[in-house]
Amino acid sequence: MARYEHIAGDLRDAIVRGDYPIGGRLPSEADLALRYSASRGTVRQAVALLAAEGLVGSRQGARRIVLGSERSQSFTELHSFAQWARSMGYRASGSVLSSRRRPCAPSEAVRLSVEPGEEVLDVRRLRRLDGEPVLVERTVYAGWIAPAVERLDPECESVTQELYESAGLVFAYGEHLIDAVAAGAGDARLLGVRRGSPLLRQRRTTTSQEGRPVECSDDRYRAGSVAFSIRNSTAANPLVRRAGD
Amino acid sequence: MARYEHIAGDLRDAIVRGDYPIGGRLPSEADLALRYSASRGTVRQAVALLAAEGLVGSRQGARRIVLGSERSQSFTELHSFAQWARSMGYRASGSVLSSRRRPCAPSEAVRLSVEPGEEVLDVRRLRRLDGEPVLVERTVYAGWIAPAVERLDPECESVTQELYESAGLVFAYGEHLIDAVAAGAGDARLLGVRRGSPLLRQRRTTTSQEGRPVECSDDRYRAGSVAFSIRNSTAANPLVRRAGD
DNA sequence: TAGGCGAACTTGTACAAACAAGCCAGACCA
DNA sequence: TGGTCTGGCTTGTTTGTACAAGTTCGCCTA
Repeated sequence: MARYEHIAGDLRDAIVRGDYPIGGRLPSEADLALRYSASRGTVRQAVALLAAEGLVGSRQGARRIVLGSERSQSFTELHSFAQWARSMGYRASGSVLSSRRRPCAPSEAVRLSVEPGEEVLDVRRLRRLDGEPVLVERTVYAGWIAPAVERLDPECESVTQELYESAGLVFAYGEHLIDAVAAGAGDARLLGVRRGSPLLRQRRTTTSQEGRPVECSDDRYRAGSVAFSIRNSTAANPLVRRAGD
Repeated sequence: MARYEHIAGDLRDAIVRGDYPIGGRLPSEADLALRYSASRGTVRQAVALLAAEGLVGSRQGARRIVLGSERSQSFTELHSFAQWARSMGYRASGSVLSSRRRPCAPSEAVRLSVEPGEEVLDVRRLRRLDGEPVLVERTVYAGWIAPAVERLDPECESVTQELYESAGLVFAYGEHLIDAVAAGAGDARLLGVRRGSPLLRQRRTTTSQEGRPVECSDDRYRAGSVAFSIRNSTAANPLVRRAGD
């Protein structure tokens, strides 16, 4: 582990433990540099990490402030339902409803950056949390990864992890669009809610390490089962509002 | 403007213009350093900015990849409905439905870090986009900012901007929780939708530059009017999934 | 032709130094 | 007492250097 990651981890633990209370001040960079026998640059990398997590804020001239103490989870947990569920202490399960190859639609071609009409794999899954159905997932995979996806167990718990182990595929970048929609007849039956009741929708496109689009997905969560959380600041502002379609 | 911000802006423009196509490679750090007559450290700060915006991705040993070309808006646009609307070319309006002081509930006391029972200001607003009602906003302000809020015009377009101009208040940090809920009778009437129809809910707590909580709010958007967008990566992962209440 | 190997390239990490810019508190003055 | 002002503290920006670690691609060999 890198030196600055170690320092960041140490500070994060101290914040979570309450050594540096919310609203309080962090030690100065010079102070931390001395304490860890590191250069100021390395310390700055460490606190930049905490700032990106939204744990601390800073202004030129003033000492850094502790903003929160909740640790945000890893990238994987946003993309992998199963791995997120496990880290939260839930038991995740799921099953494939349908899986078929078909030529891709123009809108999908753009998102997966393939030629329109090129063959893609369309998979529908129902996901459960502690046995309760909470998520209907419709994923379109690019043709080149389709064989690996078709080889997966239909009851496979974590698609992300299986694809890593079987094909060496690592999800590295994602784009997400979050809004609310009414449940259609099909979604409603699967999730056990009334037709027209609210669902939280996450549309995402995922990209491999090489910047190659792998999948785009339309996930619909039963209301109340899942929420998305974010911390932002004038410095780091990843989440933006968008007009509806 | 800082040198690295200038370089980042230049590269961002080039990406948006298509000089560096999506999926393509950025020039190497050494190359950029030479081109801009800056040190490699400065160039690294510039590309780190673009990476934080989700525009480029990087792996050790390989050249940086262009992931997207959409420019993400400023922090303010996530907190200020009016300023976001204006930047998107919409005309925002709004009106105060009610405004009253009351002792705060225990849950609010925690979020605003004040004593339970301390007086807060509870404001309900209806917001419109091009005349169409799209958002019901219920905001609880901390006692110390209440007088400035009460002095605002009820038809005030941008609360954020007015509070900056009248009280010098700058929103600097925010925490957001996004999920879907069904419209209650009141929300439904105000937004012109049927009771029980889906709404996108954004609960947020905003903090001043000093790390002092200013307001917490429960905003409900009519489905289809607004979506939230985010780009993330293994390196920068601000958005996390959370279990429902 | 297919595979392995290695050299050149590229990004990641770490240190040191210097100055700029903004904040804060204590000292000072009216 | 109240306001101002200054000096020290703290973060922001920039440059330079060095080595580590991973990728890429051409070359060579079997």
